[in-house]
Amino acid sequence: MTRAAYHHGDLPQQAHQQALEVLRADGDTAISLRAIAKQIGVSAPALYRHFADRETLLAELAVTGFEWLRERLLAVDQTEPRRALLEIGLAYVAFANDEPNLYRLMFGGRILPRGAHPRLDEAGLAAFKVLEDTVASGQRRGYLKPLPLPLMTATAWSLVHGLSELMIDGHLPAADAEPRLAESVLTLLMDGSRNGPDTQPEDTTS
Amino acid sequence: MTRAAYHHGDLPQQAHQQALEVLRADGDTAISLRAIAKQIGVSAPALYRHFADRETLLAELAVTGFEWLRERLLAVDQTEPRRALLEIGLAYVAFANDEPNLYRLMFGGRILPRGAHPRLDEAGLAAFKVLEDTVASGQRRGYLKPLPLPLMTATAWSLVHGLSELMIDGHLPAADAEPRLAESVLTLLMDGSRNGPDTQPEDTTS
DNA sequence: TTAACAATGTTAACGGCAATAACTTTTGAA
DNA sequence: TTCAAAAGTTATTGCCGTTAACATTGTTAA
Repeated sequence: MTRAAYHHGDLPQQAHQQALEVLRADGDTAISLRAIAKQIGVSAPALYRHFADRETLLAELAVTGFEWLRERLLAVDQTEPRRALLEIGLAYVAFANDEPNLYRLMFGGRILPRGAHPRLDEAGLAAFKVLEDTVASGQRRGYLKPLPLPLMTATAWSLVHGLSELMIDGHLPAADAEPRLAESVLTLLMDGSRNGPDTQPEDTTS
Repeated sequence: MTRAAYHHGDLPQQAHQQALEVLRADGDTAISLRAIAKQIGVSAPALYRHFADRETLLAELAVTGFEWLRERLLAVDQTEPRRALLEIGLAYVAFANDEPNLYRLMFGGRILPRGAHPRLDEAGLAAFKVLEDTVASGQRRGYLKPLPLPLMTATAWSLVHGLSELMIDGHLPAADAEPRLAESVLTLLMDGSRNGPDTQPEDTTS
């Protein structure tokens, strides 16, 4: 018998796992504490010994999601700047496509308000930092323009996040016609962020 | 007495308005048909004479949101391509910042699944078309690269959507330090999308 | 060894919710 | 003026999150 198992098995982990499966299958709105309790053979209030409330359980799922995302981003080869930037963008979008319901939970600002769950904020920042490091590295190695880092990362993140959301919500039919849409989209931004010889033509503002 | 008012006043419009106010204040999860009915002095089931279910009411709110967004985008001056592209992006982000909860509802894929509410899909497409037209115009006038239109619009939309979501969810602290963050972000993409003299340097891929 | 205590579970209950059924009132048109 | 459809009502069902009060199990220290 393993430790950390008082009466039942380790209920928290089982509940976490069960909730994750429901989330993946039917989205966060389908997660019911009562149903989860019944499925793992325990009374509903028992869950409250381990989770303050439903939202806290959801927050833990989101933390798991950010950890997975971080691992995916960390696995990207960083030897060549251009390739690293493209690959990390593709990895980000691929994660969202592989785990759409989890991704929506992680970034559904209304269901998990920022600031309410410190561990969640930390996990999100840790994942974001991988992206930031890659951009910073691209600048250090002279591939990207020497613009303020917060600006560069905000732009990169906005693009991959927006692309991810629009794709998983079916707003981009172009994704079906063009299987390498993500690659093309990322390339388009990278062309404007590159530290080229002189990419600023005339100012046509009136 | 106006027409279209059988017993009450025109209940559908009042319910719509009340739901919109709750949405703006506390987000879609705070919208309760029972509460709305009580607030406008009617029994809860009465609402079901006008809305198939709660989700349909939410869908109507989202339709309103897309119509507002479309109007904002249509108001952008289109005389000069570069300025039009920048301004339409700023208008998009400004809308999201002005109506964060409405914006989240419009793009919360899990609560309003695409395909379930035809009027919503139409309204979304109509708003998207304004953005697409602006990009197409930018290409026609030679300002933007002659890449496939679906690719260009997907990129533009991804950027403004991602930026909007990250901003309203408080994920971009850079937004506080840099009040013109949106402008800078949009400029960065536009630099890569511009039909410059020769913006393609050497290919550094191994 | 055992007494005390904390951790973990139980059943019962409250209030709120979306939704449906069955019924009543109002309206407008034949 | 009758009558059917539209728009409202109360009553009810079956979920849900959450709390209160109580029971049980494991750990720890006297």
